[in-house]
Amino acid sequence: MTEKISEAELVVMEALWETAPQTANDVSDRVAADRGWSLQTVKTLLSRLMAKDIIAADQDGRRFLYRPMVARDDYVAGESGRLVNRLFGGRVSPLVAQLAQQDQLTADDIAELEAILKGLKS
Amino acid sequence: MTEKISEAELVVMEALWETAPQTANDVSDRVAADRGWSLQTVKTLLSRLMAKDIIAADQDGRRFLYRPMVARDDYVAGESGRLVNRLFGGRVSPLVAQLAQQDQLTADDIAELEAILKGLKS
DNA sequence: TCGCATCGATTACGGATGTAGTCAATAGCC
DNA sequence: GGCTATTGACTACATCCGTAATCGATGCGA
Repeated sequence: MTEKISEAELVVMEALWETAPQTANDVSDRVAADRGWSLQTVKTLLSRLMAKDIIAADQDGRRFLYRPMVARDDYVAGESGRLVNRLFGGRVSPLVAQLAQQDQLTADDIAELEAILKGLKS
Repeated sequence: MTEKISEAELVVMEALWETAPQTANDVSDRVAADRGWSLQTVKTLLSRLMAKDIIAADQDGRRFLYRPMVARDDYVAGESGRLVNRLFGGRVSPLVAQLAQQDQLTADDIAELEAILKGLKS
């Protein structure tokens, strides 16, 4: 059971999932655009992620190269499962029904869902 | 934009969504089973939910009857949408693909999903 | 070799959260 | 009419989170 990733930490994780390994500066630059965080803030987040064993760092000269220890897919799987359990009693179809009602389903989504279902039935 | 409902607050909300209105004692009894919280804890959570305008209370003699101001469906819709946006770039099908891969899809789910899709295409 | 720039580590601090104790009012019992 | 139990309000306090400043080590240019 990996520890919880906070909202701000997740932003850092997305940067690391996109490219790894990266230095603190790399991450900061990548993230600064949207969030306007200082370099220090990003470093703190990296430290916290290290403390939670969600990322690791390899020394490279006198700085560190950070890389994820948790795959994005695994994280996403955990979060999705948690949501489905918390709000839909573990059932997936009500979730989709919910999203369908919100018009969050694009035509592409519908086509892909059909493909997924077809695959499952085989 | 309703304010954020914390994990502990959500437990109280579930009790209120199930039955409303209820007194603080009712909620506490209902919730005590799983969580073992003291009555005071539940009251604090009720206060915070009141402060966030997520529930309301009507005086009944010298106590209050609490009731939700936010429908469970609305909350669930918000959370689902948020998850899909945060983790799947707003696309629903990757979410379902993800859950399918985790074997979170029951046969019933699959049948229901097909029904939902059929409804959408009409 | 000496100062400066750079890097990670440590510390800070306000707000949210989880959990609960205490207080003041009040209503009912004796 | 005074005591006690109940109820909501207020207060407490440790932890986590978001955001950042500061510190100490170290490598590099002058």
